[in-house]
Amino acid sequence: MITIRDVARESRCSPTTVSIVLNNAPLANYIPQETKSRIKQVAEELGYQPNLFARSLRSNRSHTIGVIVYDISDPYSTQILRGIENSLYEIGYLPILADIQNSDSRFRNYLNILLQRRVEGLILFSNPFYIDVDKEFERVPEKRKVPTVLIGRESRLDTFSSVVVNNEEGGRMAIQHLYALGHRKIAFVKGPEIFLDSRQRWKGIATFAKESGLVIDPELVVELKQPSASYEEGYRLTQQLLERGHSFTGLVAFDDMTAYGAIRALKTAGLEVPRDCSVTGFDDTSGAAFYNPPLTTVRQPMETLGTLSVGILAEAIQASLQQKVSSRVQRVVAPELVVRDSTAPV
Amino acid sequence: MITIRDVARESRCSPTTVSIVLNNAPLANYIPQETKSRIKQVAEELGYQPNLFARSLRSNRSHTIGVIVYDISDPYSTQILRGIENSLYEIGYLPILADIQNSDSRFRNYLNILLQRRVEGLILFSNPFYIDVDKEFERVPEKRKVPTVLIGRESRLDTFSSVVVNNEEGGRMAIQHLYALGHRKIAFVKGPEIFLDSRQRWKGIATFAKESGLVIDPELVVELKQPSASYEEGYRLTQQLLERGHSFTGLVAFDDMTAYGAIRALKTAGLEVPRDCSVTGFDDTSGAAFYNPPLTTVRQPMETLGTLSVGILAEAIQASLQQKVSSRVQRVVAPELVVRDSTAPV
DNA sequence: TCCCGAAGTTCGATTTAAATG
DNA sequence: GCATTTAAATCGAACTTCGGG
Repeated sequence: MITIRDVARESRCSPTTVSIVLNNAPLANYIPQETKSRIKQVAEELGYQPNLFARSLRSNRSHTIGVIVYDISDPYSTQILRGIENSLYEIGYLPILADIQNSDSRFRNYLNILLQRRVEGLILFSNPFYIDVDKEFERVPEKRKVPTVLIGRESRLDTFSSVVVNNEEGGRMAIQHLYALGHRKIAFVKGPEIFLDSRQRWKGIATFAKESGLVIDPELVVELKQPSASYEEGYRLTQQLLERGHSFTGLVAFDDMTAYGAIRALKTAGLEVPRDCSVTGFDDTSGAAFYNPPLTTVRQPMETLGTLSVGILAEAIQASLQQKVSSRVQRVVAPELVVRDSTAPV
Repeated sequence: MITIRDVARESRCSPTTVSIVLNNAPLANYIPQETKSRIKQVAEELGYQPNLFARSLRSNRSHTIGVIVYDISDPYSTQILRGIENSLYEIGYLPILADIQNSDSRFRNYLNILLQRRVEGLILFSNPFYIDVDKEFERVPEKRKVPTVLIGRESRLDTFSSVVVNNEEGGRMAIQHLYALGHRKIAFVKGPEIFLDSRQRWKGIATFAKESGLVIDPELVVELKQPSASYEEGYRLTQQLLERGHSFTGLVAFDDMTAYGAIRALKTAGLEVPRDCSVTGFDDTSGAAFYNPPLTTVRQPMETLGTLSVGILAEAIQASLQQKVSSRVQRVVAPELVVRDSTAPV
């Protein structure tokens, strides 16, 4: 492998000079153009590539970001990843991916591993409620801490930044859409009360109902128990709704997966979507556009979530390089209603 | 940060000894148990963590694998990733993720970046035909080459290992399933002829037809053009099939996405799946089980594909550490028919 | 000679402090 | 003192070689 010494020898100067020139360090101003171009040419000819291990050892930087996702196979994760990956690429960073698979022991392990690898920042995806991220972080020694962004959930600790979608606004969009289509008897498959997102979305719904005078029939409201199996739960709960016998023409599901379960349950009961019942989802995960019928849903701008996270990290890293303290940033992005074929006028 | 010197000072011996003890190097046999435990205890107390940059510089190893996917938002990728990630975790490696987004310039860039970061191996996902992986690799200097596995496609170069599913067998499974259900008038949405997978799947279909005496009506065979937009193409081609007026009771789609498009087109034309027409997919991507109706499909064991790739890399890395030359490995794994609700007897 | 331990070198790039004409 | 250039120290771990008892 070609080292800086080889380049130095070949261009008849010292490694120091080569380093200064190739990195365009401040001292490069004092070096005549002629020497510079000679060195650059030699480096080019020899195919010199600096050894990043040596550079990292010296600079104590890895140009690497740790990305911890709770379930890589969840389409919600992948679109955010796309945004992260793209933005990192632009600033010369690379993501190290850790899929914790909903396991808190894996979370702990990965956290240690990534910190030991000296990632310069961390991005954590909103995770199952049973992993207490805040607590896990408290045991990390102050010295090792790096800028961290939480996507999709807010943190108690003021060391975390966060990027979330405006869930309340999103909930409102869903119900408002059905209301505008003339639906008045609307059923709800709520998210688990334990999730902040669920409570916020519900708040948006309740607020709109109050404002518009829409009456929400308690018999038409059911709640997901398990956060993980939302398709099956969506299916089961919708069956329950149907059995209760209170008719409805619209259904607001907690997320896309739940909506799929609901649509399937309606279909199985002989009801057509949207002819007999309109259904809305939440997220706009990649399958929503291809569903049968294509799903009307509230889109989370996932790529944007990823991009924003990287931006926050980049600034924090920059700040810490200049010995500055960066305070945490909390960003709330607007959702967007995507109307497809699963909703129709009454 | 605590260094090996700190541990040495605190335990009243030299850095050498500390290094030997903590790494359990061969020389550790000559060191009395008492010294060992003293050192270990001090290391523990001080919270010593070896600096991986220094270690990497010395050993020239990164314990890192580059994973190049052509489109992270494709569910096909994510399930394989899960398998990769899991296996790497077990052998103490970490994946660096590169999403090339179907762009060949990004591919080239990432290849360089990853090699410069000294990944110890590479996993490439089968990619759009317009990226000639073989060619890109030929320009990589011999010195920099690392063990490489191609998933989902075979390579001309004998430096690549590969892991693929048995496509011919899979094609056979799909048609055989419909045949067994009594279908005789079957339509086909083939994959692009340019893909090896497409040709292999078709071969499986053709062979079965010949063996069983099934007649394939050329008017009921259409072919995808664009590899990327298979939902839209599946939709459009199925409409074409319907317009031709040759009736059919079953449809074999190239992959799940195509099947979704086909189902949607049938539905739009007023046909129910599976009542009026059975449809099969290929891949068993994560949405297939939740589709409306849940899709009968030929599963690629994606996690296994990932796991096997890592296994191949691990062996190749091990071999090269012992100065051995490892030859390329080609593995073909069996697909599996997953019967759900999109197919039914005639 | 055997056991135990340490001094010194190496990995490759960067940076400080200093030397040349 | 100025414009150029460089020797030497540094980053932290690991390995080679050597010495004392």
